[in-house]
Amino acid sequence: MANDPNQFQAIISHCKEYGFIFPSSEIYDGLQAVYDYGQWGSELKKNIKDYWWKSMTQLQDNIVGIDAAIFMHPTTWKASGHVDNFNDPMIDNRDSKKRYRVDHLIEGHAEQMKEQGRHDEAQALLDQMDQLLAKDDFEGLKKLIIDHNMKCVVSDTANWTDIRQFNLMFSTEFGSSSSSEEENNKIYLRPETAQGIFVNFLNVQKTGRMRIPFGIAQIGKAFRNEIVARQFVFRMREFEQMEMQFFIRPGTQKEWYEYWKQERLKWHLSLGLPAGKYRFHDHIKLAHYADAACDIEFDFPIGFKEVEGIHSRTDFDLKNHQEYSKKKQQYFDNDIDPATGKPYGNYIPYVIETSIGLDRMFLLVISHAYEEQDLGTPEKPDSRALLKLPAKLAPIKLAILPLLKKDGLPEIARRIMDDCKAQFRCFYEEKDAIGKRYRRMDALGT
RNA sequence: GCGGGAGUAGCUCAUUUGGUAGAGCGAUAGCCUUCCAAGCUAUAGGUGGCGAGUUCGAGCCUCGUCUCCCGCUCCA
Repeated sequence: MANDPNQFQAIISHCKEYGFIFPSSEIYDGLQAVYDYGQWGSELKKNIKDYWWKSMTQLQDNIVGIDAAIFMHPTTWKASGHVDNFNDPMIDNRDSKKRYRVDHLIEGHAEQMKEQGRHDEAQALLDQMDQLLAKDDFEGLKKLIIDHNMKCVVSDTANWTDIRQFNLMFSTEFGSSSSSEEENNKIYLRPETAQGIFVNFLNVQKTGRMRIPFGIAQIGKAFRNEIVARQFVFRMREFEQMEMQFFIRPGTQKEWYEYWKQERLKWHLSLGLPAGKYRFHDHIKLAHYADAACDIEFDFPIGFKEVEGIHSRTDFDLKNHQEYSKKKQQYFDNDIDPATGKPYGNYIPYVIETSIGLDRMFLLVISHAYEEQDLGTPEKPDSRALLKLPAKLAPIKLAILPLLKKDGLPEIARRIMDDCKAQFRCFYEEKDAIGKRYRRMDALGT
């Protein structure tokens, strides 16, 4: 199925035709990379959420859930590194139309210099770049590029545009006063849900009397102003994450990282999804906060793509929040350290993160469930599309379809409907031929 | 953001060089029918993505704009 654009298109059409997903504000031509979940999509999405929430909180002895606000104190994003790392200065080559991240371009040039044995010059260049980047001195950076005659690898020219800043975080005004001090009012929509957990680490730990190792789970929206957002709900500007931060004793991160890798894969397989369509992708280049990271990838119709990430985040986040907030983020561990015979004492916990994209999981479920059947005979061609959803996730659990609209059948059917509808989602329909109604239900994955 | 392609009823498409839009399926109401679509009758639904220009007249020509798809780029 991998890399089948037609299949992917068919799934998108099916999602729209049967009320799963619509483009946002479609009557106004839609909004790029924003989608609305329709009557059945919202049910399916909720079922995925509930299934995750239950298995990550209720069925765990030591994990609790929270629901943090989308707005957070601006300093949060300085501490997390997002203000510095989510802003990538970019430059375009006018001839090849190729776009580069400025730091990548300069680093590449420095590599070349090193290959030519000019190690000192290369190091000087990188030092210069770091200084300019720290000051957001775009003119200086461009001058650096021009002075070193850096060329585009495609066009082999140095015909560069000005450097532009792309900020991947959305911002808005906080408070209603739209006055001169607007910089102070600037507030970001969270680009990840994780920080809501970190800033509440001690609140939850103390009020819940949690003992390490323990986890905090959360489901919520996050926002990223992607330069290019495409591929349906796979990369959206507004998306929903389901994640869990697991707080552990420093030094135990390797084993917990492996533990959660396996646990999370098991969760996917528990839905009856085939192991053959999953694989781990270990990160070689690590993000600024991690000492180990991998993706759980699934074989989507557009190829193997990340659906979930497992990251060993070390104490990066809590340590930074401690530094920026001046509030100690440490935990006193009463367990005895066999090496010393004394308690482990105070430390800032390490963190293993499991973070799954809800919308991606939705796409995963529906693209795996989608099937086209050819029911044609030599006399008449016929085909249909249906969803083979895991029963736990199906938006409709039961359809009640009286064979006739008379002879008292609707009355009986209505009674059955009334008996069942409090227990689970049912669907009642009495019009059209029975076969047609069956097909409609198959298309919805009932 | 760049390059290429596309945008006509809910869906799939037609309308041969510019003369004020049609079909099938679907939908709705009714009839028929006691288990797997398309039997009958009737009805609704389009300022041809949106905006401007050329023209006596534009779905069809020109420009702009929005959205989607593919490639590049980007992607904690």
